[in-house]
Parts: sequence; structure tokens; C-alpha cells
Amino acid sequence: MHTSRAVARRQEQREELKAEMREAARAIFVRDGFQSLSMRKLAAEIGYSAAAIYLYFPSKEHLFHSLVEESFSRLSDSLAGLADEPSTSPVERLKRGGRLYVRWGCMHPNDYQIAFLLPVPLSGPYKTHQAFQTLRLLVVACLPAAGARDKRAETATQSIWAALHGITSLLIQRPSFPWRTKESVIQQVIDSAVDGAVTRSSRRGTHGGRNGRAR
Amino acid sequence: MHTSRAVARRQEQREELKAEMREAARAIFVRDGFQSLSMRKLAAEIGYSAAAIYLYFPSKEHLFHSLVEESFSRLSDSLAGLADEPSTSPVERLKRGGRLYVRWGCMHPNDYQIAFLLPVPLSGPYKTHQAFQTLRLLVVACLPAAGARDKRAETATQSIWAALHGITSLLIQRPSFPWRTKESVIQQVIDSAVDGAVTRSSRRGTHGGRNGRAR
DNA sequence: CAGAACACTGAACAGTGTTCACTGTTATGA
DNA sequence: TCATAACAGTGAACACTGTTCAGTGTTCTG
Repeated sequence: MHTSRAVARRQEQREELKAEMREAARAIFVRDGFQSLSMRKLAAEIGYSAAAIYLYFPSKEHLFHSLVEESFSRLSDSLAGLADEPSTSPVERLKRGGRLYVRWGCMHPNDYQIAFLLPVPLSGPYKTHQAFQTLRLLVVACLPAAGARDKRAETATQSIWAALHGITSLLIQRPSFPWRTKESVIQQVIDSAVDGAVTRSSRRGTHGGRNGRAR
Repeated sequence: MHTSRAVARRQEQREELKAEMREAARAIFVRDGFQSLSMRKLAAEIGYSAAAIYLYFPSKEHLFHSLVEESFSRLSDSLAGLADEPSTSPVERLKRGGRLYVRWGCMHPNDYQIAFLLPVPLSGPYKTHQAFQTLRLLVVACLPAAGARDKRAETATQSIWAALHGITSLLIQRPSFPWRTKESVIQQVIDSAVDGAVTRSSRRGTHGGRNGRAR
């Protein structure tokens, strides 16, 4: 066995072990919460020393990031799949996307929390924002191809994202809050955000002058 | 000096030192971020040993909590003050309250983040939710005294809170995200949430099964 | 078959929150 | 006045944490 044959095989095993580490890490923080995931515990779980992990991930934060990336990539795919689905209307599709987002967050609380706990990585477009871009597509489909569609789509997407993020993170972090009904609040948030930003939009400038300026 | 004279004086000094500790803690995490606030650093700052802090706070988490309580109490007061202010309309007051909430969060990022990072305390109504109650009052003022006002107010308040929390926490955690314009997104979020939950409200289609419900 | 490349480890470093035996000091009741 | 109890504070230690690094085998390569 010579030359590149061996090196390729090594590369392959490297990737396998890396995946095994990710898997074990996910298993631990799904079981015990991500707060209590330490490098030594993870190492013990897979039968290596703690130092070994650093041969595959440069830091704990990078390891976490790779987990989150993996997860958000799947969320993004789900959202993208929605765009092609024959549904009643673009608005209905967008709302469906919103419900998907919230539900996904609630089903992957660790991933979701870590994603918004970690400082945004040093550079490059990353999966969290890819999910945002997918959402944006759903929004654009709702807007008429009129004048400043891009700018309007941007504001609309960002404000909808904010609303979705708000209810998602609250449901995760305050599960025992006396929610009126989780479902009804989710729906109210989504309907308001979407209707307000996309269907009856454009007209702005209520809250006008009077006295106090906001800001 | 006898009996209760001395014990009262001691109590007083206790409270003073406790306040000094809180102050120092706040100073540190405003300067260096709350991630890098350690008990030993705080102790050094005030010229005591780390163990001394535990004579006044049972744990780091409790110390943090007392900081957050202090802050949210002030937010709640601000919001409460708004209710009496003569403004255009209840809806306008509510929106003003929303802007206050968001702006306050952005100006006290540490307090805000900690509040939603810490697990909700063991028992009792606490200041974070007191701010919520104040918000609720602003919402109630917007609703007609019709049939199920309480339930509607609850759903409305919770969904508005979710939206406010969403934009606030995103602005704090992703300050370098390419926001269309922070101001415009804030406004869009607030307008959508309030209008959707309070002005044109009531009938909400159950978003029924699978595809149905055109709207 | 020598030597480089690789995979991995134990021990250590600097730091964390927290506890505890041990000090002084201060107020108390007899 | 004086022993005693209550209080305030400390240094050292415990059990962790993430991370680094010298050293050790193993595996591939020219």
C-alpha cells in the first residue's frame, strides 16, 4: 500500500472520527444539556483522551459551531423544500415556513440556543444566515415586483425573523411560563409579523410626529 | 452600645457592602462583558477575598440574579410611567412602550442577556415578569371591554412580548448583522406585532388542516 | 531500513465556582 | 469585668474547566 492510497484512507478515517465526535457531543448535550458538556466528558464517552479532540477541532467553540452548522443546514433544507410545495398562496407558504422554524427550534433547543449564544464566527457566510436567506426567498415571493422590492423584502424578512426568533427563544428558555397556549401565541406572532410586513405593507408613518420622537 | 442598636447598624453595613459588591460586579461586566466576570476578579476589585462574597450572596448565579432584578425593576418603572403619560391613543402608548423596551434592552445588553440566559429562579414572581405585567396593562388599555377581554389580552401581550424580545435579543447578539436599518426593523416589528394583536384582532382562522384555509 | 509523518496520551498550566477550618474582632449576658 | 457567643473575613484546598505540549508508539515513505 503506497503513496496516496494510504493518505486518502487516513483522510477518510479522520472524517469518520470527526463525525463520531460530533455525534457523541450531540448525544451528551441532548441528554444532559449543553452546559454540562466538557471536553473530558466527551473524550471519555468515545474512549479517547481530551487532548485527542484537539487533533480534530481547534477548540470547544469550533466543535460547537460545527454542530450548529450541521443542524441549521438541515433547517435551511426544510425551509427550502417548502418553496416548491404547492400550497394555497405565497403568504400561506411563508406562514408555513414560520411555523416550521419555530417548531424546529423547539425540537432542537440545544442547537438553537448555542447558535444564538456563540459569537458569530470570524468570517464567511454561515448556515445560520443561510436559513435566513431561505426565509428571504419565501418573503420575496409574497411581494409584488414593484419599485423597491429588494429593500422592502429585506426589512420584511428581518422583522419576520425577529418575531420568529423571539417566540422560539422564549418558548425554549421559559417553557414553564404560563403561556396562554403555546400554539395560539405562535400563530398570533406569525400572523402578525407576516401580515404586517408583507400583505398590507408599505403604508408607514403612523406613530407620526406629535411630541416625543422615538429614537 | 447595646442590644438592637448594634445589630441594626450591622445590618445596615451588610446592606451597604452588598450594594457595593453589586456595583462592582456591574462595573466589571459593563467593561469586560459578563462572560469574564469571575468571583476572584470581583473580589480583587473590592479588596476582599473571593470567599467573602459568599457571606453576602449564596452563589454567583444569585449575585447575577440580583443584578438583573435591579435592572428589570427600573425597566418596569419606566414602562409604568408611560401609562399615565398623555399620548395620542392607547395604541400609541403601547407602541411607545415597545420602543422603550427595545431601546432599554440595547442599552443594557448584559442585564438583558443574563436575564434570558439564567434559568428562571426557583419560585416567586420576579422582576422580569413584573415588566411583562406592566406591558400587559398597556395592552389591556387598547382592547374593548368586550367578552373575553382577559384571554385576548393575554395572548396579545405574550405575542407582542415575543416580538419585542426577538428584535431586542437579535440586535444585542448580532450587532454586526447587515440590518436594513435597525430603526426601521424595530419599527416594523413593533407595528406589526401591535397592529396584528390589538387593533385589527379577534377572528383568527384556525389555520386548519393540511392545506385548506385560503384567506 | 532510516526517517519522516501521523495518532495519541499523561501531565501540567492557568483558571473557574465553592467550601471549610481557622482566625481575629465585636457585642453580649452574668 | 470577663468568658462566651456571634460575626466578618481569610487562605488553602477541592473538584472541576479548556487548552498546551513533551513524549511515545505506530505507520507510511523514499
